[in-house]
Amino acid sequence: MSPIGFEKHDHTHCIASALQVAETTCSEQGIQLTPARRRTFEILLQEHRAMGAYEVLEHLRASGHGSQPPVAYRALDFLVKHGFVHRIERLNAFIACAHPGERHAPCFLICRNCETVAEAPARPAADALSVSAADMGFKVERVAIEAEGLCPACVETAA
Amino acid sequence: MSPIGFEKHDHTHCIASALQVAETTCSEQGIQLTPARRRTFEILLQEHRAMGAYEVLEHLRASGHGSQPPVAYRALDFLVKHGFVHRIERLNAFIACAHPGERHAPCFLICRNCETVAEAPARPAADALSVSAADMGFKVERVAIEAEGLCPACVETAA
DNA sequence: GCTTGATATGTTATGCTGTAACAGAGTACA
DNA sequence: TGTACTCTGTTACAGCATAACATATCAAGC
Repeated sequence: MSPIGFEKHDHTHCIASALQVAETTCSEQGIQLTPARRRTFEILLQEHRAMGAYEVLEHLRASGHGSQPPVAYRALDFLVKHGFVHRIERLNAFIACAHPGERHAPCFLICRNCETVAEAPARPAADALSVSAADMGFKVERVAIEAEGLCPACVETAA
Repeated sequence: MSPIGFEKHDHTHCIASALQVAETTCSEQGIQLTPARRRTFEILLQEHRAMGAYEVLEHLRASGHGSQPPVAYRALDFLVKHGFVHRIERLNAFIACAHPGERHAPCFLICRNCETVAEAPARPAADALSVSAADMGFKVERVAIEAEGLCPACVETAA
């Protein structure tokens, strides 16, 4: 049981399902979900929270993969590039995508107290942004929207 | 002449004006714009671009201030906390606020080619976000919106 | 005056995050 | 068989950030 969004659930199912989607997507697009990349994705799916690259690396090492930073960074870069994993700029960390397969603009809600991260829809916000950017002549390719605050559980504790 | 937004201008005036606003704001709020903090703000205003903490530190050292990282980080933290400077998460860098004194949700347009950073209005996007966050029970305190893409000049060059 | 507390500056030392550059293994294909 | 490409692994290093401690300044209260 780990938090996703801010609700608890058993995510045994979503791990299997996300891996399935990733494999299908990769074979469709002719890209390779190699053992190292797949294992990296599994690690993030199992923990189901934002993890630093070095933390991921420890798990990779324990699984018999390389133990040097580039091993983790390359796998993470691949997963981010293809949308299976998101990078949380605010935390210099990575988290498995909560909506694999769907084309979406992600937005993250980061609790400053417990560091839990939830993924929320950002389509309206991202659209609003693209319009004003276009007015300035800027061509948007990627948008990162990250909100910091208190998650429901921590709001309650604080009160 | 340095780029602000994506247009060139002489910003001698805006340096003086921003410092003025900062001093007024600080004395109104009973907080101290000490020499080190003021100098840090000046450095960012003069360069008028996103700068890393260590780059700022070099300038501070040249001005006779401390030469160790905490000196720069403390001043930058102060300036960020009070809204005179923004932190660009994507670049691990800092930039002087383009609209000092105005209460605003900032949004940054970062050119992936020339690294120029422009500040755009993010009010609509931030508002849209707060609403969907509230639906999930999350209390937003701070929002970072950063778009990566190509600035007008680099779009033209690429074409 | 003198103490106390709050604030700010400076240092040393260290830890976390990320990448450049090179070597080798595996595969696809002409 | 050789060549090109991709992936994995390494060493070495660069860049970003903070903890912990020492010192200085200044205002409030005894």
